[in-house]
Amino acid sequence: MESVKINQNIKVAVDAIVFGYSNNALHVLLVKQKFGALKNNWVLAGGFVKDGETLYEAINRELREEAGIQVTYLEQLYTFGDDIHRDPRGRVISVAYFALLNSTELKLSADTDAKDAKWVPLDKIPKLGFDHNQIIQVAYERLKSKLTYQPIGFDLLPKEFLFSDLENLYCNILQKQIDRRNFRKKILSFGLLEETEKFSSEKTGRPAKLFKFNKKKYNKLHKEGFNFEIKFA
Amino acid sequence: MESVKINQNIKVAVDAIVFGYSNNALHVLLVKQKFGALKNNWVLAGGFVKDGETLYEAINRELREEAGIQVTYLEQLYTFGDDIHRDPRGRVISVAYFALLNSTELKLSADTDAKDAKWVPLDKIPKLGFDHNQIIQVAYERLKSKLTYQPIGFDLLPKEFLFSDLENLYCNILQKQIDRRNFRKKILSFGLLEETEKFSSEKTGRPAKLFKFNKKKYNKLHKEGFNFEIKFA
DNA sequence: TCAAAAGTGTTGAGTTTACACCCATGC
DNA sequence: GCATGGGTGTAAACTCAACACTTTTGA
Repeated sequence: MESVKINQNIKVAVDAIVFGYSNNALHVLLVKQKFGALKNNWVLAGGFVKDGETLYEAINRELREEAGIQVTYLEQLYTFGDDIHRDPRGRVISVAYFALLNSTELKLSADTDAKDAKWVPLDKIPKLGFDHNQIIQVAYERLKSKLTYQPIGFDLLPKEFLFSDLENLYCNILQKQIDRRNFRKKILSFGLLEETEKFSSEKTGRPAKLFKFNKKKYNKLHKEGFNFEIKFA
Repeated sequence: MESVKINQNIKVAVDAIVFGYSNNALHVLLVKQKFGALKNNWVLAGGFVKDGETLYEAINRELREEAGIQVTYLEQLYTFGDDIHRDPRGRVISVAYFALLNSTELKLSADTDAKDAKWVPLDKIPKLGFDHNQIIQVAYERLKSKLTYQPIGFDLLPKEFLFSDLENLYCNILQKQIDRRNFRKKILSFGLLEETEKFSSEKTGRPAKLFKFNKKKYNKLHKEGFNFEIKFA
């Protein structure tokens, strides 16, 4: 490919903030920086984009290489490039991605690029390298607002889940109290959940039905103008 | 500044899609490309980011240089970097910005970078260079959805405007019919418009009150959790 | 006096909120 | 039989949708 004949010395990176939900708490994927000035600092998964690679390919490669995961939801979040000194290595802009991981997949196989990778509860995130704490903040705001108008909560739960898990997820992430009856009524009114024949009896008390989210049906309805929307008192 | 020691040959550009509203129609700012392979093609205002410049500074500079305008609303839209060949000059990613311009400011002083600049009604946009038609599409979707949950319509109107202008703007941009009475009731119920003592009698028929949008009050309410939201039948 | 746009209320339907008791299981 | 979480209905308040006539001006 012909090279652009301008003098520009800006590098392009991608970073992913991956949310996972386990033990009734929202977690963020962190990796340990293996090289460079911030070696051994905890940061978000990410790295430089290769010349022949799309941004989308780059972020998926980094997730694979640094944590061995394949996320269930991925969208571009924001491009951070207004702090010229955000990266000590020089001028780097970062295209940040917002990702969710199904909680049945919360295992890691860290190897290639990062010395280590781990899930950290959102309220226990240490001071990270670069501007990654700020990126997490932006991503968390996005998560909260999306939860109310897009059915992304299901991307954080196992394929089959309890109603109480869903309810807990909303309570926890939005930090609000929810009326159990109204919440259930509202969610069920969409007709997007399917009861399974299975029950969970892992907890004490009355066994609970397991539900599945019908994503195909949602996609179909969404094309026809349906909007998933949940409000709270 | 120390240069990053990786081999990457990707350039970073910013592009702005600026919407303006005049003569009851939504317009987009286009400029004529002055240099390069796409010379004389119409494109969005934009260009390469300079090394010592933030993205925000870059986009403002381009708007000033290419069209001599200062927009009333500006936010990052999306970063286009998934088509490796989107720019014939080589690998370029573009951080696109979404901008609105108050319709009293719809004059242009094109000079420095672009041979020409003009406002084109959205439904008469020609085939543009790069992937700019696609960027406009994404921006238009953003505009439509933001109109329903953020008071950005006012950024497209003069400081003092008629209720019918506002109504028309919503009808036109969203391509929906609106019940005048319900619309007025809803907007007034927010308590964010102030009547002025002035009347417009530029049209035939009964003179109409001029209104002002109280942005300070909106910002205050918004911080307290208020949400501007308009739905249509 | 006519044409053109501005201004204005009410009613029924639907949605949202608030709220408390019984059920099924394991120990 | 008791502790634990699961499951359920109703009434009042509010919001939304539908709908048409009167007012003011200029020509």
